[in-house]
Amino acid sequence: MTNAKKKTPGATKKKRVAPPKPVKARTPRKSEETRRIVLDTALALFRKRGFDETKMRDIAEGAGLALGAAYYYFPSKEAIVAAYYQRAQDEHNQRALAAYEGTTDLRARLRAAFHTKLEVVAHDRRILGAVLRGVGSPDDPLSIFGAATRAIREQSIATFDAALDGQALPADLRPLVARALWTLHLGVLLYFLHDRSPRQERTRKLADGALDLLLDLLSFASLPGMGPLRARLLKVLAEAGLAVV
Amino acid sequence: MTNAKKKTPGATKKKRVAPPKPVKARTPRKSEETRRIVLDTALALFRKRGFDETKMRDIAEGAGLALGAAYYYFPSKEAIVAAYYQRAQDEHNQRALAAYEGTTDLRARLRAAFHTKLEVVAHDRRILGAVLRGVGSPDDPLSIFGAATRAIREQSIATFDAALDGQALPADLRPLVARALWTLHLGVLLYFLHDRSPRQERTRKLADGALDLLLDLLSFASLPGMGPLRARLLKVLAEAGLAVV
DNA sequence: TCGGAGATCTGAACACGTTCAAAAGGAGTG
DNA sequence: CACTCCTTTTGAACGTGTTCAGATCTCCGA
Repeated sequence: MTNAKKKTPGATKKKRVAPPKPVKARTPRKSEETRRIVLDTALALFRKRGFDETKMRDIAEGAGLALGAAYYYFPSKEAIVAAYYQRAQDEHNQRALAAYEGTTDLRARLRAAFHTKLEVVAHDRRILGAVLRGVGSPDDPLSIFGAATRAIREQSIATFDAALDGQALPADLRPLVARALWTLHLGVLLYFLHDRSPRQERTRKLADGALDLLLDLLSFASLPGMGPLRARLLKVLAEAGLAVV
Repeated sequence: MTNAKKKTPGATKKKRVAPPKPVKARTPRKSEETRRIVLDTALALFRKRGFDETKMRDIAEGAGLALGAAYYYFPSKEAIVAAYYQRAQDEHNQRALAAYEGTTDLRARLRAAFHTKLEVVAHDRRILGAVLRGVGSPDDPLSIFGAATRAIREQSIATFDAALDGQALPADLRPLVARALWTLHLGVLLYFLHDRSPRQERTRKLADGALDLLLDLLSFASLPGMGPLRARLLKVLAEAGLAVV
């Protein structure tokens, strides 16, 4: 009895969180819509008031639900942030790929990759702060480097990797460069969190400057004589499990 | 009346947190000792059970105090972590400087800087995770990049800077290198948090490998023709406020 | 139309970080 | 010793994230 109660909603939640595809023929439309409302309400409040300042009770009320019902859709406040994380990545991927269409120039593509990301998160400083809370706790479901977020992480890396399509690049370097771009973009986001300049101007400047330097480094590393150095770099990263895991 | 009550403990706390020197002639010996007991108790519990699993009530009980008394010494659970952060930095500085005595070789000194740090935090994975929680919240008193931790941060950078004493290095590069080392060490700590290998072997290997690469990069950047590139790098960082703030 | 099985929703209760008014302790002064 | 003024300690109470036993709703097959 008690088990059944526990199990059913749990399974439902799992189905909703992980794969967006309905495995069963069932199509709980209403639920999907309510979930979206809860999420949108929560994000709006986070943006307006801040993450800690927004109470689960506020979210429920804003969504027209009782407190408990909010937990039917998201097992925790953190889970709402996780949903944001996924949504932001989806949106970035979409925007970035669209922007890549415009040019084959690597510099332009990389800038597009970074700028579209900054657009996506432009008003979400406070949510991003919450996303980063788990960064040092490998087992936290929100740890940016943890197992639970692997899928999103790989998607995000793939978005940067796509910018390299059709570029002349030593083959051994490509996956490394994609990861380096992803890592760099994390640093840029971190900078953005602290950047108080209007329209994130300083962040954009930093991103552009860093990308230019990276490109120089890249063309330098691509030089014929640089094979051994590249090999060493790759070896260090591979041994650390940081390359093409 | 109520003001007096509030103000006095507050002032006491401030005196303890910020400057370790007793400004007044008063010497509250007992208090200092109790504070140390609370801190040690808390850290021991954090290490044994984890940060979230350790309740303030456990800490108070372990220290032989009522719950409220613990808050007399630390205004929050996070403040205990902040005290750990400061303590770890002090200990690292001490160990690193001692190790620098042993050699003038840059590679050896840098390794010593990293390895002593890893020794200091060897058993504190779970506490480090708590330290990193504020990383994305500039206003959090524990934000590693925030204003509130500037002093510790500068101390830590100075510890790495000291490794460069007496080394041949383009003058413009030195502060940059110190900061780069500090940043790299953050990355290494992050890796360490996820590293399950015995005795942090993988982390040490990564640190050594990364340092070797950094040294190559450094001697390359020190080449005569590289002035312009260095200038560009410094310009980007300066404009971002990331150089010698 | 009715009964039943999930799905969805409810609000009270709980755990734990934090606050606070007041009690207890302790040292200096008369 | 008694008084006073801090310092230190106490535990009840509060706010907020989370849990849970059950109420209600929805939809489908008979």
